[in-house]
Amino acid sequence: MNFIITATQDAVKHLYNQDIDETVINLQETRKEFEGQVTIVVFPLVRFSKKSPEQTADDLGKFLQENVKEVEGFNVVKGFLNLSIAQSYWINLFNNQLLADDFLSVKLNGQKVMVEYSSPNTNKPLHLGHIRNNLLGYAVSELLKADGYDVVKVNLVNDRGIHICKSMLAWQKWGNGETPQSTGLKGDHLVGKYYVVFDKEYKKEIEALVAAGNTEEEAKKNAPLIKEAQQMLLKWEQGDEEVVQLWKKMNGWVYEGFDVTYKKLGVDFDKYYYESNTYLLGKDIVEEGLSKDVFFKKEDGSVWIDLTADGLDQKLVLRADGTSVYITQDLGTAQMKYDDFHMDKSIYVVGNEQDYHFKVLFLILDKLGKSWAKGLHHLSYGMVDLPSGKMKSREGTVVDADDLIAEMVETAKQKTEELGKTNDFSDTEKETLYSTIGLGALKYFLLKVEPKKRLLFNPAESIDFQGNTGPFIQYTHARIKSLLSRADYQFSIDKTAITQLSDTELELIMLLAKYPHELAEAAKAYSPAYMANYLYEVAKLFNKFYHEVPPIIKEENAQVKQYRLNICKLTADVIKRGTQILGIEVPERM
RNA sequence: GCCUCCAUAGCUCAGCUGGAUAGAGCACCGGUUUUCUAAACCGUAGGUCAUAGGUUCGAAUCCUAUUGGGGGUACCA
Repeated sequence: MNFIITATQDAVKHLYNQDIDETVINLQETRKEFEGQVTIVVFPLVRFSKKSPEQTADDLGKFLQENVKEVEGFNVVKGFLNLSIAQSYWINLFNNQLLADDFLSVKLNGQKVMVEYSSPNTNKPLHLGHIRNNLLGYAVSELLKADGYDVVKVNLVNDRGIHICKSMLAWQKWGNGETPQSTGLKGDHLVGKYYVVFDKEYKKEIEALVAAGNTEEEAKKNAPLIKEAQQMLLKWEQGDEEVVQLWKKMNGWVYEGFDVTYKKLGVDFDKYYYESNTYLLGKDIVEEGLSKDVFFKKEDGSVWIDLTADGLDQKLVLRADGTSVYITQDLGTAQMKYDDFHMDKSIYVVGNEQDYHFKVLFLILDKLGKSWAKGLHHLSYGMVDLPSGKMKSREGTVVDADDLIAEMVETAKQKTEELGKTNDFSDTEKETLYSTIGLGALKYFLLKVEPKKRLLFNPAESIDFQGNTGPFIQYTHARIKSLLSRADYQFSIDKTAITQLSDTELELIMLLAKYPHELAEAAKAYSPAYMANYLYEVAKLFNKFYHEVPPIIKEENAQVKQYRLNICKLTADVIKRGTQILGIEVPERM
């Protein structure tokens, strides 16, 4: 719609002899209750016209109608100038741009971006919160790819630390040599089981100590189990062979388990980083900070940065005993990632509970003069809550990722069978379809919500398959594909096929035309939700069109038929491309 | 205490850089299938955009305060 902006500038120049910046021209879609497709909000222009809004709108409308061939008519409602754009304009747009080969193709922008997501702990299986993280990270990566970036997806695995030792210790004590093979349990679930065992036994010890007259705090600190776990961590750090072997074995189980879940979710990574390799990093950055006087050392030897001038606090960056804290590693890891890839931007997909941490991390790197620090971004997302509140592993209120996926697939199966649509499918086809639909429902449910908003999941009521849902969008795609196949559709454009569009056709073409803009906005905002909501609008409007128009296959005018099939085809392409970005598959039939 | 995020229909959510009478889905009520897939379509009903001020021609949107909720807060990650 750039030609409207330019023409409006011309109009203001001609009518009022003023040069205006294009930013003061406020274009929007005309609301449905009025005539026209494009609306100019004239309020910002009255200071140039020195006339009433209505008069200004009228002046502009007349000028545009006379001087811009696409403007066929106009009407003025208060300060809004509604323009009627010629049908031929929209028809040409459809034929020449929307149906062109490159409409949905990627235009590379030459920039590289890293997206870090997933980043699990290896002491327990993934839960619903991790699913949100994974889907978000994957979708944002694909979104950025589609927007022209060279994307590197990385997974920084938290594979060491006291929590890992807890599982290891419990397995050693009470595991009786259980393995995934011997128990039939998925590796991550087996390890998670012993994490829970540890917690149970640890609590017993605490209770006993409290009963013996200790304070709770003392009990927590002095319970033999926790001491033993700490001892184990120390041994691990010293490279004790037995501990390291156990650690490797159990982590191996976990990775096998994670791989299965990742595969089901359809997420992937270009590179894995492991904290066991990175946890010692960052000390040289601390040195660098000291030499640059960005950090300072206290008497006890601990190293700090004073961020009070930036409205934050003093922050510890190295313990008095010289060991790292969380942020020390992250400083080092950030440097390592940059050295590895020299990316222009780096996105951390991490929950909003760590907002403060990343604010500090980025600020420190900036103060250290890292040129790449301004390219860092924390994609902060809200927690997934249950009606009872936060998910807590210890209270057993965690929604397990594998269980949930299995439930979704099962529900998809039930619903599909109720509808009796897959009677002629082979068993393999059925299995694939149920998985596609179940995961589609789950993924859309999680991705349609703005990342930063917290998300409520009620296990008691299953995720919908009707209305604003993944299956609805999938259904729309399948419906179109079925139609095209029945019609023996072949792509071709006849530019003279039609001269008039129905209201809904026009609306649909306008909506489809917005795809590149929606994509760019979604990428800019790192928000798959933009794309999800857009695709829903497309599907919804298509179904309206489908109902309004008489059966296309039976259309006798071959030109009109071809043109309508082209609309269908484009809609299917947009849905397919958009859902692909979200990591949602769309079936050919359902 | 301090910092930060959030609050829109009974429920779950949209609402793009401030623009016209705030939109969807679910649930509820009613209608549509001898015509290309009814996981669809059409319609009814449902709102003090947490509250109070302010800025503006114009505020759900920006600013301030208050209330309610989430998260963080100096040697956990």
